[in-house]
Amino acid sequence: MAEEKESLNFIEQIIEADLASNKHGGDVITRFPPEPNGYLHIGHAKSICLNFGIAQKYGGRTNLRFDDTNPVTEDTEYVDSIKADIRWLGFDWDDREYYASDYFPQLYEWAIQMIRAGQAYVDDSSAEEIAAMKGTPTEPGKESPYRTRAMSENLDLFQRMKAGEFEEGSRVLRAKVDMASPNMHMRDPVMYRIKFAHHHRTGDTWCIYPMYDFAHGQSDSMEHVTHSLCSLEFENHRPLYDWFIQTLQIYPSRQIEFARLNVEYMLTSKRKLLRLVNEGFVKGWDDPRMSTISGMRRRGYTPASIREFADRVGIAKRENVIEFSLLEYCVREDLNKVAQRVMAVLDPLKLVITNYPEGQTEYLPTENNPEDPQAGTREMPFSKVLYIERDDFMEDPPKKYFRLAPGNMVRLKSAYIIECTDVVKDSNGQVTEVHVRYIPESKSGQDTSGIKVKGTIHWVAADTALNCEVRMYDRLFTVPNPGDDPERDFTAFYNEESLRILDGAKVEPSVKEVQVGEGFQFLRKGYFTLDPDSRAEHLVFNLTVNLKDSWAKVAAKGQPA
RNA sequence: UGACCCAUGGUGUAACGGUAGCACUCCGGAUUUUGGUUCCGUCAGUCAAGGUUCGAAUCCUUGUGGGUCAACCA
Repeated sequence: MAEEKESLNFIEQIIEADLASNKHGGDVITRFPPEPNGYLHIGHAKSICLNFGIAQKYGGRTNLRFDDTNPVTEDTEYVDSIKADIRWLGFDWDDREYYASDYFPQLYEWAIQMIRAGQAYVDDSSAEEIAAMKGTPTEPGKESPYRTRAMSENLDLFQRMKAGEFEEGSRVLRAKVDMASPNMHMRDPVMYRIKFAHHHRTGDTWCIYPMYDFAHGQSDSMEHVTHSLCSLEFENHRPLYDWFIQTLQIYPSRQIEFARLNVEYMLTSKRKLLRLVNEGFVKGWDDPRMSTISGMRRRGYTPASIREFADRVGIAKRENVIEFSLLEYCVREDLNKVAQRVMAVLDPLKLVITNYPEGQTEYLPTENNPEDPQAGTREMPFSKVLYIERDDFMEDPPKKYFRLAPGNMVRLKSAYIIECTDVVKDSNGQVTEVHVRYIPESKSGQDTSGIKVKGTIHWVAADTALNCEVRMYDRLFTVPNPGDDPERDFTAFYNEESLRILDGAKVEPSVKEVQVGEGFQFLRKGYFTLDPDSRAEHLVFNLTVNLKDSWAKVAAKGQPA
């Protein structure tokens, strides 16, 4: 076998170099650090796959750590959904479920240590004053009048902040770094602020809470995270991340930034997703059109397909927008291998086989999955009156139309070849019924008719078909990057046709047994999954992704746009 | 007019001083009882200008373009 050189992304290269130099004694420890203030989305999925995937690849570990330093926005509801989503994606953190809030006592100790060392001070300025003294990216900041406060006073004040003696917003603890630094984050960043808020885990124990910059790197360090992978927007924080580690003389975790995921027609901003929910554009966080993990799960995406997607988009530092077609490719690829085939008619047209005996039913075997012989076969009831797809019949077809038409023979999948003999219309000229004759010798698997047809269509028997509702989903927006327009709000690009409900669909009786979450293919149509809204007497299916449709392209080409 | 980061086909990503490759998309063709799948093929790329070198996508300089940073958010 030819040795193929595996190509590594830049993070893997760093890790392999570290492994080679034995920098961390062979350890590879990563972490996934969500803030429990919202639901996970496709962008998080990339990060999860990266962090857990890297650790798996190099025999390391990944910690799940909730970055819960802001009690105002965080809640256990999110903790639970985040854990469920990560597990569903197929990753496990064993017993390493950590919370930044568990580190509050240590963080407090370190703050005290820094005050004693003259590296932190209590600032009585207001938020506005601090902002004003901070300067701008092009102008240096000014030092706070409280910057030179005596160490003992700082210590006393900070302890009293913790004791709840001061009002919210009246004081903060700041690191003494460099107000003239060209990096805004180094201009004496706030370490602690006062918040009289109930924390989802620590309750009312604390009324001072550390800021991200004084919690994240320290948490990494406490956990001996070797490679702390985050998105590009934290690049400017890295000098501060390193500064705290050096100042505190603690384990040197290393922050490495990569470009976050952007996908056409999908939003990955918590704020915008929240608006979609609150303003009623979608039905909830798990609406199948949402980019949330829970939405994608409900839509019928499989964990394997999302992992594959995360793998294929790659890891690099340049800004990127992934084409939606790659995501579709990944789901189809996975579902094609595993999804059971089912016949369903989404837009039914009645078909009567005039020469088939009235009242007769035969059971015709059909394969469950041609890609997987192990999947076996099932029996489809067949009788005189069937439903076929309305667009599988045309009275006056264009060239190269291989489906049913007067004078055109087609095969009914796994059944017989039929020939159109008559068309019944209503007063509007709308076709309501197609009459055909079937060729008895053309029975699937024992065809002796010698007839060759170009088209095969799917069908269901009218008397045994189940009625169902089918929700056809399309992209949520009319443009690929709805958030990028400087003039118009992203909701202006909401796709009114992102959900189309088909209420008269007919599906073969075998689906009676399917479970929510199971994915299967409606033959020639697409991949679908049962929605939790389903009831025994009213099945509801979600379109996951349609099948590729090369005929649609040909047909569109023949038609003036 | 600051700092930091980025720049390879339409999209995404490799090549680490020595033949610019892979995937998706697009477009052709073969097979097909799913106009699906599978298979084969075509088109298409190093931001620009200088420099170093026998040799530059790769190193250096400058420019251009893009991103991030002025929450007591993460």
